[in-house]
Amino acid sequence: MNELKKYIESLLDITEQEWQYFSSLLMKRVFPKKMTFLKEGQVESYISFIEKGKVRLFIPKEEEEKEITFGFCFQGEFVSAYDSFLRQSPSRYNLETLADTTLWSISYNDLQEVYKNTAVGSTMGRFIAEKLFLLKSKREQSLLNDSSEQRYLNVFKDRPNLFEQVPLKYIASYIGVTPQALSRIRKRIS
Amino acid sequence: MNELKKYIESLLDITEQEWQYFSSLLMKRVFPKKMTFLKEGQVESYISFIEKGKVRLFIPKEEEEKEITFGFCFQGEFVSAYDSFLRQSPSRYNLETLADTTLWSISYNDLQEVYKNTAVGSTMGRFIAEKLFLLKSKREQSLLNDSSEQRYLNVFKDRPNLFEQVPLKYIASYIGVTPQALSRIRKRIS
DNA sequence: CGCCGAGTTGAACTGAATCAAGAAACGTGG
DNA sequence: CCACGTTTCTTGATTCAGTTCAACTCGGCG
Repeated sequence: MNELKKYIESLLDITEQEWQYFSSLLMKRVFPKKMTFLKEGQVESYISFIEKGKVRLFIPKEEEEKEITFGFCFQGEFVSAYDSFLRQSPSRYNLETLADTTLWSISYNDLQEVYKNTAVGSTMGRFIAEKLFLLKSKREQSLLNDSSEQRYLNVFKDRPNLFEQVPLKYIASYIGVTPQALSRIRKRIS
Repeated sequence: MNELKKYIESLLDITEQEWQYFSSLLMKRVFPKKMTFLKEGQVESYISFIEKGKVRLFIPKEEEEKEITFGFCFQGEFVSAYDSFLRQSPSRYNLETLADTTLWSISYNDLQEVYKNTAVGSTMGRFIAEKLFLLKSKREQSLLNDSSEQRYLNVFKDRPNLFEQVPLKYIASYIGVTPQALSRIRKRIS
């Protein structure tokens, strides 16, 4: 939980009192590797900070190879089916652990209270939304503008350690191509 | 300006005093049709509410046909190169009017003051960021998941009046295909 | 009336998907 | 620590959607 405190302090000024209040609302959740802890159709109840582990976000399909992985979250980051969370409507995708994972989660209702009761809460909520917007915005432009080869190079530049942490087949669909196509892109480049 | 007030009131409770403060910071900007009022490389200084008119967001290219249009904003909506605005870093795209347009704009520095000085401001900032996140998130999933034909149908469902308001060639690149391909998609469907 | 931008249509080309098979890496139990 | 099965990655052949280039139609608007 200390990691989370440091993370928040790096974003904004928070008093000890505010932290006490906020942290009292956190719930620890522990999942084993390869566990789907949010399924398509369910409503996301939490925003979670990853104390340990890693999580994959993907749109499920009949056949496992056709799943579309569109995000990864690691230790020291937040994870949520955030669009489902914001609208409190069913999620269109799954959250799955890629390793044994420990989360600190705050529920939707509790977070609304934090927004209402503390100035710092509202600011934090804005920061989270802004940060996620920037991520998605960059991605939209990359998907519309860049070739798949360029997108591969982008990932390589932006998240070089991703390649040690997850199988290529997930990165392939993150880039928007099949594993076969990714394999050929890598061959072409190297 | 009254439109904007109504719009904000529909989102959250704002006192007359808060509105007075906020609206005193707004700046009216009027542009003719076909005017690029933010160029690639410039830093976006404003978030603007469109009182009248329409705006296209696009990544410019050497040849005009290769431009990538990735957004449209109309009367009663906000417009901004929001990623450039948030980071106060150079924009990678242009904002261009598609008709004579009137904006009410608030500057970055003034908005930071509003965030600091009023609770309602901070909440409004969060709402804007959340709303834009939802938009981009949906789009990411559409670009990764759907065929171009499906994306066309999505636009048709989500924004049916778009087709009356902008030329097809802009919608084509919004969907992520050439105007020729869009023409064939439309033929195939009807 | 003639011009110009928007949209359509055709033909050739291209990058990526698909189908299929084999090689390499990985982890689990003996 | 090795043997085995499973998963991941690679490679080849074929197919397909969409791009590109080019020509043509249509509907304003000067």
